[in-house]
Amino acid sequence: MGQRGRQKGSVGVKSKEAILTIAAEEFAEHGFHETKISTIVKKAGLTQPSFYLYFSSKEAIFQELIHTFHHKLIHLTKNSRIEPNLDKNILASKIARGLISIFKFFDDHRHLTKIGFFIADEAEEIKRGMVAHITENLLAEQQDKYFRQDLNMQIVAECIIGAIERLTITKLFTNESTPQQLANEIVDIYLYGLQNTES
Amino acid sequence: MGQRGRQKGSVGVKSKEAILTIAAEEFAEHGFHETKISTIVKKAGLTQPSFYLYFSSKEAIFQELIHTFHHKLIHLTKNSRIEPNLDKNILASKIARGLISIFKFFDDHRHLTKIGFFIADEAEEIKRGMVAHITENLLAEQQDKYFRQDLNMQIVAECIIGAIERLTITKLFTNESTPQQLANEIVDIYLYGLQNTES
DNA sequence: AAATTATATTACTCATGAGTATTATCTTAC
DNA sequence: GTAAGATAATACTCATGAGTAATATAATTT
Repeated sequence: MGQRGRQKGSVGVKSKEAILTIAAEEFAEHGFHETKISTIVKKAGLTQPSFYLYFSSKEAIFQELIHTFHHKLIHLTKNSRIEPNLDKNILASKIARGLISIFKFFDDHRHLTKIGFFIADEAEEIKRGMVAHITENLLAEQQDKYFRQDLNMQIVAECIIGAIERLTITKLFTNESTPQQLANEIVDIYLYGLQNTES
Repeated sequence: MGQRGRQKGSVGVKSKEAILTIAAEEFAEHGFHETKISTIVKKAGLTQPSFYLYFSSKEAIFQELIHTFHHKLIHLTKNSRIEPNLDKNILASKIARGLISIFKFFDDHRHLTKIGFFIADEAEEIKRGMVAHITENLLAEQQDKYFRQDLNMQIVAECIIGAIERLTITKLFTNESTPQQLANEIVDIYLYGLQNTES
């Protein structure tokens, strides 16, 4: 701690990772402008110039965090490919699985999620990507007659993303609900609607 | 323009209003930190110290804008009281009317909405208030058996707010949809769900 | 018409926080 | 054991932008 010079092993990598982790925390909690490099390095047990050994600027590390989030997210949606589907019950659980994986991902990367999904200027673009992806899936199911023909699936996708957003902040990050619970509630609401069908 | 001294009539009020209008624009477009007092006063045809004749600080004018938004919003929801309801068709159109008034309000106050609903730290609290209000209404309808008994209405309310949020940004503020269209789509989706009932 | 008040300006201060120049020290390779 | 490279510190610079002190001038009041 506070020692000058080269340490045993790959200390550089560790310092860089420490900075990244702490920066994610700080940006997530305080936003870009109210996060100070000086605070980050202090928490990492370093001094200001060391920061610039690993990142060229405050903007750069912020971008790196956003990129990490976006990259992981794209990887997630890439892997959730659409199996040709069977009957309605399976469709529901298939959709639930997709939602669970999203909520789990957000839960496992709370800081990155806050940054990339709520703080970054790029958040809108990232969400646009997710909306496009969800829209595609919904359109496929719609063409297979699983969904009503008269719905604008892009709007539905926006609503779902909105719901995910809101529930992530108010239920997931407050530990009030699990990914499973949230996914099931969303499926239930969107698939069957609010209307009471008995009576 | 650029004239010193007192002008004819109540110039002070006009200057203050000009500053408020321009500040709303700037904050909405660039956020708090990237908005500069110097830019605001320049656009208002004034110089920096004049700003401090009307507002005690940058924080203060920002808060004033948030408060204006919040106040107007509360006024809006106060006035949308729940008439004892009739049958299902009327229920749908009643909900639609409520949503229309929200979207119209957002549309009429785009800058304030961006600030109070998306930029301010207080945005979460403001949304919490709306969620509470919507939850109340939904619970009443649920007790009257218009809605399914097995739904958690707070979660439904969060989903609806999420949908409103998202559609406001992507459809309303881009002029792709009208308040009426958005309200109807939301009612349609949430009331009846995605599921294809014929087949 | 003199005093007062409102409104505005010019010309600053001052804190903050990002980023840098220079130097020191530890490890590893030869 | 010495040179080289990596990792760190001390001690700065420098731009920016919020906020202020002092002053000027037009309209209003007395």
